[in-house]
Amino acid sequence: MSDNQDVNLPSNFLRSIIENDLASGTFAPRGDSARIRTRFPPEPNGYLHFGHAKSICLNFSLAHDYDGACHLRFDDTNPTREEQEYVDAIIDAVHWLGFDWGENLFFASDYFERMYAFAEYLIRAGKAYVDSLSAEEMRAYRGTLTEVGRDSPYRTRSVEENLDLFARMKAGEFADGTHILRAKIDMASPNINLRDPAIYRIRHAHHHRTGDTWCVYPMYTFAHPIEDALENITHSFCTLEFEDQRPFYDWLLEQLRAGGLIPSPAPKQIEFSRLNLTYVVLSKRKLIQLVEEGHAQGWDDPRMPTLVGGRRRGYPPEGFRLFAERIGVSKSDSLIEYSVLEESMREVLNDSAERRVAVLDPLKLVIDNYPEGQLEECTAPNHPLKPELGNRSMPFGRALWIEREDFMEEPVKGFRRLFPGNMVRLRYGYVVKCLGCDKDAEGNVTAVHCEYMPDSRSGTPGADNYKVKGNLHWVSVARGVQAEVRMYDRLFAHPAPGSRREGDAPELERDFLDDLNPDSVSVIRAWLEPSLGEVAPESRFQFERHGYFVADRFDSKAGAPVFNRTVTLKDSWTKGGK
RNA sequence: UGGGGAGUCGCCAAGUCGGUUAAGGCACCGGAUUUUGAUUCCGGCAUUCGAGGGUUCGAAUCCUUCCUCCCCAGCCA
Repeated sequence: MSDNQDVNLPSNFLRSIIENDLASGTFAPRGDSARIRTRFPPEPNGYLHFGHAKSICLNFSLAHDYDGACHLRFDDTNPTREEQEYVDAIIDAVHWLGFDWGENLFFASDYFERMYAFAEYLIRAGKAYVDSLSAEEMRAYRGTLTEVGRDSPYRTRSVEENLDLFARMKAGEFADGTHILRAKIDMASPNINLRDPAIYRIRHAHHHRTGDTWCVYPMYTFAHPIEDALENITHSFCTLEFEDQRPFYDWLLEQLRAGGLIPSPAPKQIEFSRLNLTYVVLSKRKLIQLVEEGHAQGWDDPRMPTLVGGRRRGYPPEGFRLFAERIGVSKSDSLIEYSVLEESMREVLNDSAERRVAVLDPLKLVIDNYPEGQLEECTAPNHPLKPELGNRSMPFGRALWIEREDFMEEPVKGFRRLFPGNMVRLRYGYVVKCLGCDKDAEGNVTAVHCEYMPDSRSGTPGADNYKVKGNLHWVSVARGVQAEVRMYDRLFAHPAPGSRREGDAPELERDFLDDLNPDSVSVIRAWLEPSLGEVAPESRFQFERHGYFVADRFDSKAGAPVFNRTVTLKDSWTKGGK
């Protein structure tokens, strides 16, 4: 890391901690070639969401910036809720985000053997015992937030008896829930997590990786610190709700370190606040509910805040990385405005997406003085700021599709598009003057008429003879391609779905589903410029004057494109209240 | 009322061992450029750091009292 690089690194408390550790050589005694080691430790029981993206970016970029390594480790300690399908999806998602863990792919289940041995060590050291209280009894003995707990009558079992019982738990002699291994710490601790936490439970269940080998499984509490230690993790970053767990994390590792069972010094757990986003829900429970009750069409519905959803929506991985960088990291509860995410996506897309033209709400424009049947090719740059990306051509003719909202028979003030008598440029084509419109019996405009200025063609000397304020996009009626376009909007209509509103009656209970946006998607048929007919799935474009769109990953085919709206362009016209 | 955290501009977030004008981003408001009412550009946007006391020549940074919010009583993670 050069000094130069140093200057550009953002400042946050995680970096300070790392830099201090590096400066003082805290982890140097381990002799690891990686200066720091972090890890992203998902439980393979669901799909990754935007909140995970924050954690992934944090762990991988911190490791990268300090010449370290970041492990991808599956926390698969609960066989009743984890599946291989999720493992595959998570691997795919982290790769897609742009990160690579090299050889450092691990599973908690890789360590089951050692964890079991460590548990036996704890028993021998008098630091763990087998309890035979029922779950309900255990809860009663635990006390409350303000009352201390009481020792279990089984707390004083001998080491031999504990060892024997634990071995028989492992051997499958007991039914689920009949016995449990607990750390022996302090039932009177003001920190409930230290009141003899459960560390191994009986679960006669099939594990996605170890099959039926085990019928006792370690709890997260016990397993996680060990996984970190065994992998030589230096900084174990997790979210705030685990803060109360840290004393146990340190306690456990100190026991094992004293026994020479893990490297020294032990890893450190450091907590940061999880991501909250306006107009979005990120709890696993709510996400599941959205899918199961059909409010979204699956985990990869473009409106879902999952990584697969965002991908299908057209959000580029670089956009997520930029977003993670922009929101920073701290320990205060935060609620990030969705605009930060959208601006991150726009910034990446503005730079990378080629421009194309699409008319989403078509109205026919007839150029009365343009020869019937004639078509000419107009050249349009693929990217206004990147001439190296080349041009494409669009057929121009007598009949064109324009946007219905680009014509007003009686214009409001400030309107600079088409209205009788006004001149506008048909982008990359000619300047036209509006003559009037046709209407049906109900008074709806059915076509707009205009005349064009033959000497005004874009790219010719005459083009500059006309100064117009309006600049409209268009698609040839003769050659346009019709396609399905899905216009996505936010899934929720309220910034904090399900939250109480000012003035709510005290007894009123709100549900996040009540805040679902009824218009979060509308599927339309649009007219696209010809070149859009043959695009590859997942191609991202800016449809000029509209926004960014992506060819649907699954439904779009060359020859039969289907587009999803990723995000609109900023619009200071409609915003200003037209 | 037990324990653990957090409170700096509408939303994030620098500022950490006290020292001239409290970074930056998003949002917002101007204005310039523009064949996207986009982009880009330029300008504005906290006499103030949850509140009150105190220490000090000097405090967002130290002490103190108080207030508000979040998390914890799964054999989930």
